[in-house]
Amino acid sequence: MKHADIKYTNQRVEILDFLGDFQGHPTVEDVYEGVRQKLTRISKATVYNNLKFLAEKGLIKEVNVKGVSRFESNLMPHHHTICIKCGEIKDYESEQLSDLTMEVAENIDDFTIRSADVNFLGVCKKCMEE
Amino acid sequence: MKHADIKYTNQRVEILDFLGDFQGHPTVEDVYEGVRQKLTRISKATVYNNLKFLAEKGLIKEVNVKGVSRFESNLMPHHHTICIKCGEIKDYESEQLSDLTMEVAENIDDFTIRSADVNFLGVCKKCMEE
DNA sequence: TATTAAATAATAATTGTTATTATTTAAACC
DNA sequence: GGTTTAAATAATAACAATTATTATTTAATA
Ligand SMILES: [Mn+2]
Ligand SMILES: [Mn+2]
Ligand SMILES: [Zn+2]
Ligand SMILES: [Zn+2]
Repeated sequence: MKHADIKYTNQRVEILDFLGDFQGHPTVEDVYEGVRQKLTRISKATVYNNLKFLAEKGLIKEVNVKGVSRFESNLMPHHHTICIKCGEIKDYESEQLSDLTMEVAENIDDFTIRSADVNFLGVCKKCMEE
Repeated sequence: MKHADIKYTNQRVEILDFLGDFQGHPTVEDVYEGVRQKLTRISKATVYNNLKFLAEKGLIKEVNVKGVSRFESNLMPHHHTICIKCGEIKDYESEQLSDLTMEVAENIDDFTIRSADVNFLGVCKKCMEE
């Protein structure tokens, strides 16, 4: 799914590669630190700019956890569980819910849908045991 | 639905009153400015503390839009449409979706559910016309 | 090759939020 | 009722994430 209208700079390629390898939902800082291993001179502003850019182009997804942005390259429809104690975020899949969400989304009046996010907020197992 | 185990200080009452009157989803700043009309000497820290406190107690709901906290006293199950251009947030109701979301939420393993948020991101009518 | 626009790096500025501390208020106890 | 104690508040400092600015570099275009 390579878009023709996008300029694949070194920085963007490294960011996409990093997100492809990463298991989870890294913050901007995570991406910056990771990409820096290969592009030692990359600026954090470039990471911010390109994460936003790539998200706008639909190549990656942004998910906000407790006020901070996280990213992923997994574009398959899925949901998230987010621990309100430790901030842990995990994927959760329910095809039925994805389907209904999309269906509802497409029928909202006076609104051009871009995406529909379902977040389950609660306390993870580990935090519960404490 | 007045909780007995909560101390209803002037500040808390004013915050709750403000949220009850307000049509929409005010930010902390909005609440601060609003409540200040009556309690001119209230501190912004108190607004922060009490909004968090009241949300934890379940008397109000917090909803995060583009990384900033917003609040509402509408506790009925509902969803939100959020404009990615201007940030406008509006309520949207689908009983079917609320029901399925709750059902799915209750069956997530190793996770103590607190709430399930559905956010529709897109472009509102006004922003679309520009 | 010269011109132009886009992208990047470095860093300053801003914003939303949290932490700290002194003061005030109100409940609990005698 | 007056005293003790804890909770809540006000004021403000500190912090972290993000955005804005500007000079420089890179790449596309003519
Ligand atoms: Mn995910
Ligand atoms: Mn609402
Ligand atoms: Zn946790
Ligand atoms: Zn809009």
